[in-house]
Amino acid sequence: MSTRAEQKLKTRQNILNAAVKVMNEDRGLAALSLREVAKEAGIAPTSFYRHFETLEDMGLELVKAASAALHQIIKDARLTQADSQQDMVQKVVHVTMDHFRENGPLIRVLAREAMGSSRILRRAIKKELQLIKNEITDLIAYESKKHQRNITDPELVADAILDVMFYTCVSAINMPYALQKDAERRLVHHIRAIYIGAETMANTLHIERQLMLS
Amino acid sequence: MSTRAEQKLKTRQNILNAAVKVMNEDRGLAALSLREVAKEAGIAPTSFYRHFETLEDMGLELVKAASAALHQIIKDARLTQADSQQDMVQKVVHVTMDHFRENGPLIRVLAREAMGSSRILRRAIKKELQLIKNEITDLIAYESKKHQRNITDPELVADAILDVMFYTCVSAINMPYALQKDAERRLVHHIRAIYIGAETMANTLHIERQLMLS
DNA sequence: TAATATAGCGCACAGATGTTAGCTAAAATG
DNA sequence: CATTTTAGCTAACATCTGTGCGCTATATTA
Repeated sequence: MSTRAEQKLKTRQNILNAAVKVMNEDRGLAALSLREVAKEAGIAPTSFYRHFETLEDMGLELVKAASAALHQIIKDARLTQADSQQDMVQKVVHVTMDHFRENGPLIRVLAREAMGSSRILRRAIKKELQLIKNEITDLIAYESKKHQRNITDPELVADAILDVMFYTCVSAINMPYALQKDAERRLVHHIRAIYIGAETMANTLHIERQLMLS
Repeated sequence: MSTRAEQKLKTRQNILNAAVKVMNEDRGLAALSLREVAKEAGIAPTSFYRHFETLEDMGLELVKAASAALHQIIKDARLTQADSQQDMVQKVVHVTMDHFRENGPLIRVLAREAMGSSRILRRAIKKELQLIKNEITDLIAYESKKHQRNITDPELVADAILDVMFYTCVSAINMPYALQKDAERRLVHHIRAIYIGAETMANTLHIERQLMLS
């Protein structure tokens, strides 16, 4: 029974939680103080080094955690089904915003550091978001085939949707409830526009090709 | 002849330039040191106070400058005309990315601080972007009327376009040229999708209304 | 020309920061 | 049970931070 490793994991998690907490009180990773994180985590400043080599190192761990949360969202989105009340887009958006609210602090860190100070972190985040994009691409391709809709370039659609969902949701989690609902409504509209636009473009292209052949 | 006021304005500008320079070497405003800015501007640390009360105060000035750059972009977009080589969207996107490249450092600061540490700055930036959005809304309404296209809700379209242009351009200005061109291509596609999507939705709604009335 | 205002400077202080070195209790290991 | 490993601590350092105080040169003003 490794009481020791257990405890180590626990304080490690304490450090990560502390960092997220402090960073959500208006700080980027670069403006973070090792001492403050340590204090918040309830350990001595020097003990931090028993777990991470540097703050940036710890930041990478946070990115990993946030990324896991995003992957979970997609997992849930896959299970989503349209019903009589709401169509697919509405439901997926709703599910997503719920997740964002739930993991708000963590994802906010991701969003902040995506344009933040550390080149290494930016790279890491970009890489993670690329993975997410691939998953969304698959999802869109699968769904559009399933419903026999014509999306010629699901990757472009996925790209657009990821961008817009990510930034809208991140900025929405600071808002009061009413404004959040409004953001959600606009987000649904936006995504639908992307979707329909891509489809219409695909069809137009299709018709153009037919005309050229005839 | 106010040699004095002139000089003051000059060092003030030096400070702002210094701040932008330092911030583009991987720092948020919060991670900025007054002393370093002063050194970069070529003045003593304490002289900073002759121009700004605090770093945040200076940040607000930077936001103002960046905002002016954005307004200039829209002014140029208004003058843009489609030609035989490129359609309107392509040209506007191109013009915009040029501007972003030109004012890259300044706009990057805006983008970073939009999710940055200072609540006051975030507010200010949000407000400026709102003004930009209004201008885009007008532009779209005007253009769609001029070309007799059917956009029921230009504000929603403007909203979507601003978001996607802003974040795409900001992330693009770090990229090598080839990738920038790719980003530009995707951006054009994305905006076109939004546009066509909104139009298609408007027409569908129109048809639905007609059906309901008949 | 005499008086005033001010942009700039150096000095100094108190506090915060990252990091090293060395100690200790207690868990893990043999 | 004896030994080793290690997560945690305190003390201490050199460095950097914002900022207050008082001086000076010089442009402006009366």
